[in-house]
Amino acid sequence: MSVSELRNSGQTLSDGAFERIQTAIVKGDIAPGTRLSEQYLSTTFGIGRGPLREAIRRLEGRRLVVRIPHAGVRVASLSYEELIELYYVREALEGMACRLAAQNMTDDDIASMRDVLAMHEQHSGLQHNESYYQQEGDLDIHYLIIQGSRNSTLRDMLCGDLYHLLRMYRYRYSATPKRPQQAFAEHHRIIEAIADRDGELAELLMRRHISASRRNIERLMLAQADDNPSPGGNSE
Amino acid sequence: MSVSELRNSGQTLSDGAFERIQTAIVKGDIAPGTRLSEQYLSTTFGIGRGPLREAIRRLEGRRLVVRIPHAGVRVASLSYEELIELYYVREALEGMACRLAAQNMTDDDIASMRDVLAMHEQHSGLQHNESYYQQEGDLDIHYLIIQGSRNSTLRDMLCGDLYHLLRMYRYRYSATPKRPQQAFAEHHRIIEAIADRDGELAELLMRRHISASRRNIERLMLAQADDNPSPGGNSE
DNA sequence: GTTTGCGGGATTGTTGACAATCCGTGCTGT
DNA sequence: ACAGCACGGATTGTCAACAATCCCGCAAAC
Repeated sequence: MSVSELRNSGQTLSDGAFERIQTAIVKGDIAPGTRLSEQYLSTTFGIGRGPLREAIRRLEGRRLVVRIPHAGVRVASLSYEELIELYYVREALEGMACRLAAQNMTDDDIASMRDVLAMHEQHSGLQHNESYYQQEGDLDIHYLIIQGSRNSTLRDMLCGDLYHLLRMYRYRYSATPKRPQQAFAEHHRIIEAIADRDGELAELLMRRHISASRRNIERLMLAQADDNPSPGGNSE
Repeated sequence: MSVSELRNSGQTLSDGAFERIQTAIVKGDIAPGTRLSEQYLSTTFGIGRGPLREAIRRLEGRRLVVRIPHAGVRVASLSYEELIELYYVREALEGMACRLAAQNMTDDDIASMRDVLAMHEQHSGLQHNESYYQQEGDLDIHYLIIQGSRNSTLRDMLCGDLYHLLRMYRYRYSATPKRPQQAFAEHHRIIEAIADRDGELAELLMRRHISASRRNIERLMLAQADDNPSPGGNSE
């Protein structure tokens, strides 16, 4: 009866372990670079090493973990270069998502998205908790737009594979004080373009928006390059 | 040391099986939708079921195979909708690759790309084997441009995950007679834009190029739809 | 003092056997 | 004759033990 709890999150033991580990990585419960011990995980989850290894292999296929033969697996961690590269990919993909959203979203979708944006404005006005805004709000708007593209493949790539990697680094780097307000204004304009069904403009604005985030990170990293040559270990 | 042969393609038995199955799927040796029997594969490769299952799990993480619990795995097959969706993703990604290539390719890279294009022209002039042109030549040009973007993440996504799926359907659908010549002309213009270091134009042209391919497929499928009435002809 | 070779321990990779599940087949009852 | 059910075979899922490999510490030699 104890294993049935694991089956709740999946159909099979391996599936359950896969989902648990994936969400743990995605939510940030496991820091990037952490080594995953088969022994520990199998005893923790109460399953054999077989299914666990299969789960890890799936994560490996997803590039969420990196495995070195005979040396174990570690949670994937992005280098600065990879992070920047990812932003270019995002720029292309979310730009396209925006164009398609302008074409395919229903009026109701747009209305509810406006509501979310208004809620963000209120929230951000009430309290200056920028990290919340960045972590949830920003993500939500992008999420809604991606969803609105009505392109499942695009959605899976952006929400499934990419975002999770990106999410780990999001608030770590995007902590410049004025950025949230600016991002809010950019979101507003993007949504208006979508509401006008102007896919071309919506794509352009979204690409500018993400491009600005990327340049922001580049600037930050350049500034702290002399202070902190090697990003050291972090274990709270 | 008989197993060492398998280790040539990878470090471990599972890795070897993974690569062998992946290439088999990618090259088209295994048709989409084919069911993969663990027993058969393990005896064929001469390895136990454990490593084999791990290899399959990796493929599952890569979405190259689909697994139904207690029912086995099948090689992923794209529906028409998924194929079209993939083309939108490609348009966005390769457009970006093109922009970056115009920015980052060396003059030598561009020169050798021009050589390849010239070779294609000659080849296509000598013999009318369009499938070769599509299969290798077209791919090579795109490949070189993607490589020229100097963005490893982009390259991995395009060459690793996406292309393989797409490649399976490439010559199946892009068999219209005039398309190869047209594609050649488009490639030529794209390369010239890259040579001019005009990233904006290069991206635009590449997106048009891929968009044209997509519309070509859509037209083809629509034409043969009368024979094959798709269920739930939902219009959007 | 530095380097090099060598166990000891731990971790990963692999195997074969066992249990659970699904699918097709044939029997039975109405 | 047909629907429903039990059964057998086959396939997948899981486990525990075995073998191979690597890392770390230690001692010995130069």
